[in-house]
Amino acid sequence: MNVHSEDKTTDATKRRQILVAALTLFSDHGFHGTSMAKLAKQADLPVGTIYRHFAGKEELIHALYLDMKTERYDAMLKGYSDGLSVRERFDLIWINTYDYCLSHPRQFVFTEQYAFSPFLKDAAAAIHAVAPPELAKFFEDGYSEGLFKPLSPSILFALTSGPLNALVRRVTAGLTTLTKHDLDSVRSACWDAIAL
Amino acid sequence: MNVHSEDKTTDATKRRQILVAALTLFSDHGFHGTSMAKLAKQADLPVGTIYRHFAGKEELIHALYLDMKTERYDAMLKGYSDGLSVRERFDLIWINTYDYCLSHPRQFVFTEQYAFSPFLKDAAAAIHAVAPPELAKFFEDGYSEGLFKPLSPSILFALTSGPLNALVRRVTAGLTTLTKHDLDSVRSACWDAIAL
Amino acid sequence: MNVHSEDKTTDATKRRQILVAALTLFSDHGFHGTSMAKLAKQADLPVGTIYRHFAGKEELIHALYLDMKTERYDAMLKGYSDGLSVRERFDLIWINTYDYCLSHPRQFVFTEQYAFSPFLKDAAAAIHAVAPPELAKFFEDGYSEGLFKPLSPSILFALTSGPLNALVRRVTAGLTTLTKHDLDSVRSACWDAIAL
Amino acid sequence: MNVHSEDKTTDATKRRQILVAALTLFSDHGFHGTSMAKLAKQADLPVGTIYRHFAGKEELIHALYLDMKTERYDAMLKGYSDGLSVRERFDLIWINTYDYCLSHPRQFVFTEQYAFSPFLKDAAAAIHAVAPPELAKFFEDGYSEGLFKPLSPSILFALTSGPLNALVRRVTAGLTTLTKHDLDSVRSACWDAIAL
DNA sequence: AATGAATGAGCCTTCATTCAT
DNA sequence: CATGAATGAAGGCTCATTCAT
Repeated sequence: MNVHSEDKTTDATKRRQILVAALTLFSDHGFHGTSMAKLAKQADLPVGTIYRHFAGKEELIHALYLDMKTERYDAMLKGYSDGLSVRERFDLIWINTYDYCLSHPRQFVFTEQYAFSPFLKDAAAAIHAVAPPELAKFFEDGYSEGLFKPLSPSILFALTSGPLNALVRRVTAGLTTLTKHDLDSVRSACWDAIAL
Repeated sequence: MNVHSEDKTTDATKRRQILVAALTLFSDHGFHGTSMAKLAKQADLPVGTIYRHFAGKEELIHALYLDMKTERYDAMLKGYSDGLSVRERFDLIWINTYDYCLSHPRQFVFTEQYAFSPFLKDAAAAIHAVAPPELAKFFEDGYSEGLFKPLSPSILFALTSGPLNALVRRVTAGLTTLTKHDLDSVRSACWDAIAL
Repeated sequence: MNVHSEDKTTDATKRRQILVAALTLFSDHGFHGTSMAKLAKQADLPVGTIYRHFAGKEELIHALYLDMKTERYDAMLKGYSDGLSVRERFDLIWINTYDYCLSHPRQFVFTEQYAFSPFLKDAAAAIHAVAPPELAKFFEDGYSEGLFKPLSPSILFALTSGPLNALVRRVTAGLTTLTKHDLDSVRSACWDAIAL
Repeated sequence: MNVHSEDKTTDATKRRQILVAALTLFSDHGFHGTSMAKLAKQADLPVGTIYRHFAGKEELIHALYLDMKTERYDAMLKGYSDGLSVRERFDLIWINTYDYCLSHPRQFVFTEQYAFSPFLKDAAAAIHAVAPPELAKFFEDGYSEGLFKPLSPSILFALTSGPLNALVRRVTAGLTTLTKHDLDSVRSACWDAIAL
């Protein structure tokens, strides 16, 4: 529309190019196996430009993480509605998450790499993506309807995300294959773990 | 015992010194944040000596991983006996693993770092520590006694190791605290997940 | 000419600085006796810069060889003209080559070092400087005028370059001294070798 | 025969093993491409042993050179007799040398490598193998019979060894092939070069 | 603002030589 | 005398970041 909007679009586009390139290279070769030069090449952008969008490599990693977390939350809640029953919402979230992880292995790998990298120790990393309110609502409803075990949300969360994570790792690595039926059983088992 | 036994141990001792130093530095600073020079210093050994024990940095990492996996299996099965009931063995293994992870955070962190490092892609890394026979026996007994859901051992394993792993991460990071009672509940919830 | 011409030369200048330094150090201390660090120092350039101009030490060596070969061909043909008689051209080339080798001992030494280094085994080294057309013409004319023995050009070439090379080695090493008259005799003897 | 002779034999054998291994590795990989460890392995001898026979790598190289030079002189004069005519002796020496070089490419390559290595600059290298008296006699007879051009022996030598050397290089490298007839022509051409 | 050449500390690894056994 | 593990300086090369243009 005007001069400024053009620039803004370009800038956002470049930022995205960089993040996309970063995800590809980081998940394939690790943080240290990816030089800023290769990153720039993959993003088809001059090196200097990266530094106009991110203070440095480390900040880029943190930014990518934030991005991935947001994307994951979005995927997780696709089709979510407070109107659904707690069990229905559980299934929805579980399936969404599983599907997302399997169809976005790079995102999954990067997130796990990040989780145990020394980067996380940095105070800067404290900038977490805020957990979505829908999730809070889900737990609240579960407790108030007397469906959940008397354990904290974070523990209940661990009881379902844990197996999911473990399975995604195995399936992605080709160590295990899950039939549609297996998947239902596993999801149901996860429910068993958190349900009274 | 004799004059020679001292000499014999020297080599194994150095190897151990190196692995201990590696675990410390890798878990604190990551693989790439740890130079061979720093490693040597930490192990109080000249750089060249490391190369007499390991072909290179990469091989050292693989060797350490194998070591950690073995140590973990050992810890996991401390006090194990086929004479115990399936449920008793489940509790034993679960608690052993949890305790080991919490009391050996470096081992835990290193193992996770390794799992998602690009190193794992190497065919060489396929050399895995063999899963212990006790674990196989445990699953067999569980199936034959009709206690487990009709899912493969690797899936059942994921259903308990997953939450455990997730919780260790949170507790180690100081994000969650578990009371003794919580822990019992979680373990019980894991049983619920795999039990019919 | 203009402001930019200065800039344009910078790159070529640096490349030259590096090659000059390389020739000096290689001919004095050999390929392996010359570290990239020393090379950089001699060229008065930071190490990293060398790698912007050459992929690595090996490539630098090949590049230098190509350079030397070209320079040598140029020197060889200084004053060459198809109008000269075959014998005149023979003398011209012979003297040019001899003078060049004696006045450029580093080039001579480097070329010989290169010829027997394991580097030459690399397929990459097959990229040779093309032999100049003047040389081909010279042999053609010699044959068609019935002046040369019925041997292939490469053999005839060996019959004159061989003694020349051997003498340069000796003279450079100070083992032999050649008077102006000796030189004429030797050149004439070389002619005898190839002439019918 | 006795205790000492055994040792002597063993020692000489080991020395030979080392020199043979050195020739193989040096000619294939160069001086610097050959570590003392690889050398020891190739010689099937412990590293330490090499140092009992040679003061260090450099001395080993010089020693090998001396060895090669002696071997070459021996080959050169095989079948030599003062009774032969000057021309017959010329042919004998020429053919002997050519055959030796072609059938002993490693020796040839090593000698050339050595000739231009910075090692030669060392005062220690001044230890040359003495030129054989037969060669001196050959030149004397040639001069006194009025067969040779009035040039110093070293120059005459260069006039025949030069082409020979150049041809061996080409033939060994597979760049040129010489028929039996070519060879005769070349030898004859070399004679032309030195003869009045 | 945009570019990408320049920088030099730092990395992993090798190796000639020694010397305790 | 024989051995080969030990040593650590030195080597080739990479790369995050800067800054002149």
